[in-house]
Amino acid sequence: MSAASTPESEEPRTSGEGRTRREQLLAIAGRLFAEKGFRNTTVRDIADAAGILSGSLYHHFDSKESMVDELLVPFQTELFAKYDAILASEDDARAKLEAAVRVSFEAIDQHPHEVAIFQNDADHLGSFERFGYLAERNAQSRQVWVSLLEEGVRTGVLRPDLDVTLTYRFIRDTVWVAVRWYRAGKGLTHTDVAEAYVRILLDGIAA
Amino acid sequence: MSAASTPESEEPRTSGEGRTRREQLLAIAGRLFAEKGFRNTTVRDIADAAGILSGSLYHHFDSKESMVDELLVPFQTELFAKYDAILASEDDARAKLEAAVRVSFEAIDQHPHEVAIFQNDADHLGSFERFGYLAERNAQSRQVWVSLLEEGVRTGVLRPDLDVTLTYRFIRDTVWVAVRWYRAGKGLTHTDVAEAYVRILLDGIAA
DNA sequence: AACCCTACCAAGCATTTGCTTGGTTTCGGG
DNA sequence: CCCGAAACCAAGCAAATGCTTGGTAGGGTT
Repeated sequence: MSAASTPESEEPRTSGEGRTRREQLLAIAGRLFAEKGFRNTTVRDIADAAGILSGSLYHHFDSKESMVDELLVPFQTELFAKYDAILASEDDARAKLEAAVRVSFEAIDQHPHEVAIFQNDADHLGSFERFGYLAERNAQSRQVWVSLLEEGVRTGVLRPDLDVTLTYRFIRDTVWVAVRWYRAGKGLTHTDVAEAYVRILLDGIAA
Repeated sequence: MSAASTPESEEPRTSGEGRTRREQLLAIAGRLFAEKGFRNTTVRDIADAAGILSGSLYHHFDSKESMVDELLVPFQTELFAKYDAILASEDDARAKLEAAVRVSFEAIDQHPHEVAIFQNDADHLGSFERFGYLAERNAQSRQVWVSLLEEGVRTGVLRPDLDVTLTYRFIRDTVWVAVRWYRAGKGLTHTDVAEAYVRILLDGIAA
């Protein structure tokens, strides 16, 4: 069944399906949440995929909600740290915008399940107190993009007549919704996609 | 079962919450499906919103699935008729592209619930035989955009080095995902949004 | 008055859901 | 050989879910 117990060391392997049984189960849950949505994934689905009974999951986790929580929080912490680094950099607005796009597609590449869960279930989860931070992160994300766009307009890098709010929505939507079709290791890499997107965004598709 | 036998008078009112009780209930169901997703909307939710008991819904409809079906089919029939008209027109590729974008945002304006349901639940519903037509419509939609883009490249209206498949995804995603934030009667009209989007898409946001 | 027809209620059934409880297996360290 | 911790099973409970069944209220037609 398991094949987990490594006699030596117990060193963290950081990659793949996770090193502890707990992390394996979390990875499985994340995949299912991303595929079928949080509410449409039952604890029995998760247990079946892991080859155990549903009750056994509660040896590892308090609740189904704890599982999403543990998936989303570290992911967002990591992502927003990168955004902050970009905002604090010395590059011009255009370079920062490109960097933010790149970082986002990188997140889709490396944490597709977390991104998908946030995209599909944030609204629903946000209605519970426990997940109030989701709305905050949303506002924070808006802040990142809007400030970058405003800086771009101010410094003359972007069109002066740009509707910043509308443009923000277009960027946000197009970037994150890519999680629906992008698959790591198939076809274009995330840097390819980011590059192509930045090109369209900045210069359009017209001849 | 069928109804429809209105001898005289009882003219269709076409607008608002629907003229027959049946249409009212369908509108309520559509709103809830769009807000919470198909699977996460219970027949009791719908009945509560309509002020009746859940069992009473089955006087009007065979099943919950029949309700989505009746919402999606007419909507898609109408939408694709418009796409076909655009494809058959004599305009150049750029004008056709703009028209297709406009028609799409118009659909979001006039049938937001149907669009949202299709966006959020098509994957899940598509796994049932009954909703096989959803995948067909998806392919058909792809055909529309890809052929327009290819025509644009061929006739020199669009950049010759354009990745048509990637661009199709960007357009599709950005257009339809707008259903998440666009609200009819609030702020920009759907024509405003379509215009702004076409501008970004064709010419970019750079100065 | 007799009749339908539409719209609904009241009650419930079988299944699914998240989660609980108490017990069992496995395995390395002492 | 015993121990303890981690991982799991077996069984079930209360609530929610889609749907069924048999009945009723009210209006219009004849």
